[in-house]
Amino acid sequence: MRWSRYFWHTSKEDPADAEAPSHRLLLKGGFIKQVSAGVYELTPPGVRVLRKVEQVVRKEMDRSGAQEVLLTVLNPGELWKETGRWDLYGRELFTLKDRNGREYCLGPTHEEEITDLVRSYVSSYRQLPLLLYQIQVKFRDEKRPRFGLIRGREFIMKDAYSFDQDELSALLSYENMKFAYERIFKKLRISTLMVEASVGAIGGVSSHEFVTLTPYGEARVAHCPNCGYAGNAEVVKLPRAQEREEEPKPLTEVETPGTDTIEKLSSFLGVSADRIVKAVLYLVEGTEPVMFLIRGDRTVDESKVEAVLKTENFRLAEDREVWELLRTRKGFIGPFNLPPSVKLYWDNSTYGLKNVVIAFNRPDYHYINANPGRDYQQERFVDVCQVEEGDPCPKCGAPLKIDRGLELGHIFLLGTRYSEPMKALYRDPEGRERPIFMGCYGIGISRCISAVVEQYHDEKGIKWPTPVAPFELDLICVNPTDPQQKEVADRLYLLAQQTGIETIYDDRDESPGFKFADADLCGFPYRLVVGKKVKEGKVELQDRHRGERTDLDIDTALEHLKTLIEKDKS
RNA sequence: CGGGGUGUAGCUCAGGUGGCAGAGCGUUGGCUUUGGGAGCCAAAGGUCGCAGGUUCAAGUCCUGCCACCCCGACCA
Repeated sequence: MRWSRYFWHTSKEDPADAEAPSHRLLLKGGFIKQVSAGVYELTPPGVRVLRKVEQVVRKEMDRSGAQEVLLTVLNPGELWKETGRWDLYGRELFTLKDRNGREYCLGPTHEEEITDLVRSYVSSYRQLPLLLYQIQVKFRDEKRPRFGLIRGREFIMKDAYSFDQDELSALLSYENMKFAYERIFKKLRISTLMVEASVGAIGGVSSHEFVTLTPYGEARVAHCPNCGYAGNAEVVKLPRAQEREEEPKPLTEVETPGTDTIEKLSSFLGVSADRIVKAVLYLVEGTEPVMFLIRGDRTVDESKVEAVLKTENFRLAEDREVWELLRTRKGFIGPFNLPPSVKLYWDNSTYGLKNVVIAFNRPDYHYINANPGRDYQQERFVDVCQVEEGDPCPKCGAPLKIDRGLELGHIFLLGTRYSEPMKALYRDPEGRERPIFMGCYGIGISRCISAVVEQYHDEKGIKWPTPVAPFELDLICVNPTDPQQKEVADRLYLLAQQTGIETIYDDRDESPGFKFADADLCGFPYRLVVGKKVKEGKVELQDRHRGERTDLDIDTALEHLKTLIEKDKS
């Protein structure tokens, strides 16, 4: 490709609206162009990268026995009503009507459609197992799109679905996908962690996320440097604390005016936060009050609350509701003299505490030296505590590390969540009708492009790994008005194409510095500079990853380069 | 959905107290230059986010709306 004729436009200025390195560099490097919030166009070089990522994924999916389909973007509303998700999915669903008033949505994921497809052809155990996938654009009306391709409202995803007779067989499909995913991320050169993930309200059997560690991720990932365990922070179990050895002191009421936060209370009384018991009041379905007691230095993880309450329909009580229910204010809520309607849960962190500070629903007062058994009864211990750095690993007990992670892949054993309501049934060998056991497996393709850039860049630009680079080689002619340089560069360009090296030939009438800067920004793994040294029969090879420059003989340069590229791709 | 910020040339931005719409980069034409985003000369390029209001006069002040970015909440 001759750059002078190629639709590729980089920018000298940093884009104003981009924070994350991947967002900034993809915009500046002219790979993507924003259309609206979370909606991006890909330019020709952007598409080249996308296709390469897709090809890696496609190859590994095919290898693991999956068959490619192409489902539709436009999904009829009826299918979504069959599973109840038309309403459950909420405002994240882009919906529209056709001229006759029929309802559709733009597919945010395709369980309904794939289940509909499979149920119309599969009716016997002889047709199972089955593994189908597609690479398709998805639409989600995200509350907050951000960081370029990292979280878009329109994005490309690979989604696969497995169909099995029973859970055991489905587990094999699941393991098969797990291995495929490990191969895929290895080939994309993205380092990922496989973490245990939430099975969510649907009640799946097993779920894992493949995350890459970056500050621009949305997930908190807990991982153990000692044993290698990794989990999404919201699923990492925290056990009960050690019982403290202390003599109980007499219970005392103390006036604590205006101490409506743990910090204020802690400094007012001169008591550390881990000796305070904090009460948090939630309303389930907007009406049922539920109180969680947790140690003062910890915070409630609402994903864990969701798991305890088995619903996502809950929220913190408002000031007015706290007053109406308990005749107190926030900061002075406690587990004493509660109306019978209030359900009480104790977080594991409150186990074994002695001589604690705790509120008793009287504004501006706290108890000090309260003790379990004597002053309050603890029943119903649960784990709703947000995991923090240093908490014990659930596998080996060593201190955990916490980092932010970007979810690139998610594999999920669904069970019969879709097959049952949608009547995707098959007959087993005994002739009984049974629901198909399903799994689903996603990879955010667009997001992977960002993840690669996050992992491979410097202050000058992107450093594409060869397997996903838009071009493997950037051929630069320093001075095209020098006939000898031009002749050598033209010849090398033709030869590179014959050798099967994906080459962009920077034949633009620009200054050398301009071309070098673009080369750094656009991130080609290799650059061949045709300049002054042609007089000595040499061209210069520059390696973007290692930063090395080597002079090569004109005649053997491409052979040498071909070897390097093949090595990178293997 | 709550909080904060921004909106002026293709891009990055400047335009106290209201008074002729600006710069750098990019673009076009010309000359020079050729190993790290070149130099000189000339030119084109604007619904100052949109609508309304105050005023002799609004990019600037007021009201409403919209878009985009960031933080939080949310997140198969």
